[in-house]
Amino acid sequence: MRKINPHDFKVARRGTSREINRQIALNLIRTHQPISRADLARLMSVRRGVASLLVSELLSESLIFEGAVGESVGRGRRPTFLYIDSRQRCVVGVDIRATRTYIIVTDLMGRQLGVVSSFQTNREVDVLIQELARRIKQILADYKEVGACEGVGVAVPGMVDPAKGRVLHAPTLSWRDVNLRDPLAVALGIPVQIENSGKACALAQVWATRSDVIASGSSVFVSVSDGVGVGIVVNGEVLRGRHNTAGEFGHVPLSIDGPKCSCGATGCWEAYISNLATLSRYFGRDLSEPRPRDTETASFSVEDLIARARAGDAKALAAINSTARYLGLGLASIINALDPGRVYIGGEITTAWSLIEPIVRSALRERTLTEFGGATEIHVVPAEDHPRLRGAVALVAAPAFAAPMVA
Amino acid sequence: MRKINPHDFKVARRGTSREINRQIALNLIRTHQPISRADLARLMSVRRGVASLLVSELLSESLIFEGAVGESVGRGRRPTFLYIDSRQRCVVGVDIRATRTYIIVTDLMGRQLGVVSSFQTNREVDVLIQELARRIKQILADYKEVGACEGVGVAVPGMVDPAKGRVLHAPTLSWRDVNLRDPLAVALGIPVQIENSGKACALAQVWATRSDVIASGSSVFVSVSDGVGVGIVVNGEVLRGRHNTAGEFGHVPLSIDGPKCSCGATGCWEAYISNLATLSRYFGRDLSEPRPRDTETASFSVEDLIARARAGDAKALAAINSTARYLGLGLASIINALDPGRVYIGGEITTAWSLIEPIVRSALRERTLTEFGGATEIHVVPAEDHPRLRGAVALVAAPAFAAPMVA
DNA sequence: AGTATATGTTCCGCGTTTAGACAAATTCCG
DNA sequence: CGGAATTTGTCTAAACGCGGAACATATACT
Repeated sequence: MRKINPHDFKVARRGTSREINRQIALNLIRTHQPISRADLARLMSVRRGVASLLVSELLSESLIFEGAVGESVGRGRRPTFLYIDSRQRCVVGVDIRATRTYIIVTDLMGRQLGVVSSFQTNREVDVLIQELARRIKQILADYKEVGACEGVGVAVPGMVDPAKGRVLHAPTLSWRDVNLRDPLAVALGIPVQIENSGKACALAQVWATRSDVIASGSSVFVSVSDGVGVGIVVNGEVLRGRHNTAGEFGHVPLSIDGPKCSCGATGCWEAYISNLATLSRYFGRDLSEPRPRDTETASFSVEDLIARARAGDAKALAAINSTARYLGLGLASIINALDPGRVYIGGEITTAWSLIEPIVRSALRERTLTEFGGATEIHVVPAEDHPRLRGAVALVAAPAFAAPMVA
Repeated sequence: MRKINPHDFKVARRGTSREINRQIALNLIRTHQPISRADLARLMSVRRGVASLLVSELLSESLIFEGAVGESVGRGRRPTFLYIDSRQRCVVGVDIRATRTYIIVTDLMGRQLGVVSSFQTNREVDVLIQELARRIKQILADYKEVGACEGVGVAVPGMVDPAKGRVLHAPTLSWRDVNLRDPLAVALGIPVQIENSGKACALAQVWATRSDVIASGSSVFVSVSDGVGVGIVVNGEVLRGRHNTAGEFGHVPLSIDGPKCSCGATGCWEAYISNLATLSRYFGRDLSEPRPRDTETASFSVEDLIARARAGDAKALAAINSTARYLGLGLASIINALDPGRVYIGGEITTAWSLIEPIVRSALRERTLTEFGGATEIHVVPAEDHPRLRGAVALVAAPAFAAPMVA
């Protein structure tokens, strides 16, 4: 039961029905391709005539194309299959992280073209923008066969105002109120969209075409790395919040008297489960203190820690198990607060999922209010899926498929 | 940017535009009444002809009625004013709480008719249903002038499945998987809707016609009494969650090593700020322990504590200030997690708002991630507004005004 | 070759918005 | 007092899009 906002509504015009059905048709082609006009009509419960008209409109806009006629199952005329038209178009996704920046090229369906490339992140914004522009141009020139680039999506680890194209605050990059979108768009001559990386990850799951991704209700994406990013999806839409900061479950406390967090508060979930927290636990000291780290700790990653744990290092295993327990306790907060249909987890720690899952589960059950909550589906998203990059791509590729604003 | 769910969408039919515009018109009449057809057309940016047709449909359904012609401002024909038709119809709202149960009668706009009555809650479900039915019948018979009752809405302090009409778990009433709706509907011969009381409070704010209620973005209602109930509103819709348990911020921890909570876990927000927690702090012992309380503590309420604090009792003030601080720390979690446009707070503790606001604010700022977050609007909803009862009423009165499901 | 069946197109009916004309009602002003 | 200006509300025709059915096309089975 949704209330119509009496100060911001959209009246249905003469073309509104068409607009709605057009988008539905486009989405069904996206998720069911290859598909015939007749099947589309059946899926939509409309007459073939209506489906045909919608299809011809989409064809004339080059959003879809007619492929070869398919094999008929029984007797009767063979169907002509329809596909999303991703020929000669591509999208670039960029993931800016504290240490390295990654670039991917995909088609409009989000299918990867070529390889993921990366380079060291320069924290000087202007320098980074120029280097990004140079590399993206280079990639597009090298792979001419991928066609024209429709746009560039950028995931940023920090607070972002996508409407204004500004990074409001990115602690790990020491950026504050930086216009990232417009200079990059000017340098490239291509439209650019930016978004917070936690929300981008959530976006990637929403818009994924894989069948194992839930399509209804709410879901949550938890990304554990240097920090903890959370993206919340409600009714097929990423929750943005009044100031674009919704989803900061990383700074909801486990214990307000707990360890110091980079945000200035104490006992945040992030201070228990971030990679730095896990490593600190292993080395038995507070690595968040701003002092020169010795070479061992500086180059030692969570993946290394997990390798040691798998090799039998009891101290490493203890550190990881501790993180697992806190991970579960924090997930319980999310589940109690939002009761999502599913939780996705990404980040380096998930490479140890087979080791830690029982501990995460039991910690989760310890604090969830109901049995249902404790049994909430948890899906691990491996790093190879590049959720941040795919989310960045969705920033550009998804709007064409979005539901029209109505009522 | 909302994704269309390819497994559960609604195609636009021939009458869909009309349905949308009809609901918009109805809502505008609700919020702007008295209003003329011409003004309605202007608000909707449609021709007067369309507005007239929509109005005549609403008139024929008796959802609105034509009042007296209004005074014309300048020259020209005088407008005929339109009103929501709430003549000879009423709605009953019921608020079941651990100790007492309250009943209100309102019109379709949620305007109170008569007085709020109450009686002691009998935890035996069958007995309570019979007594409720008897009292509601009595009230409707006594106030014949209020007209026919369109339905009964019930707010329950616990986990509710509104679709099935069942109370899944209500700890304070010791109910588990109880069918509350159907027996009450049968006993009354009137449709009944039930809902969790935290969500009902949120519903009351969404559907309030008062102009100071925000209509866009998300908001959160926090109700502090025996327990802590939270209702989350996103895009004009109450967040329900996969198992109808979304909004349990009361069981998100402040400190996992904190005091024992009634839910079985430790350190929940509720264990710090519920009325029982505040009183326990004052009396210096754990009142949650299931032992016979002495007469003083049994009859002593948070209101009494606030009275003592205002009278200069330093211990009482300290207890309240402590609760205020924890209230602010917990609100920070909600704001970090959801970044709502506004937070509403209800419950007995709010009668001391003038005392505690600075403390709540500073605790809030202490843990919010951004300045914006720390400055989030907080609105106190006084007990006289009966948010739970008004939410219960909205369960019945609001569906007629809800946005149609589209796309 | 004829029949059955499925796909895709075309045409008309009907509901809804869009645009504009018109009557009714009321005030302003000479 | 009467006409002009203005506003409200209704009505009609046109444009647009869904709903339904007929029709042409294409294929397999008998």
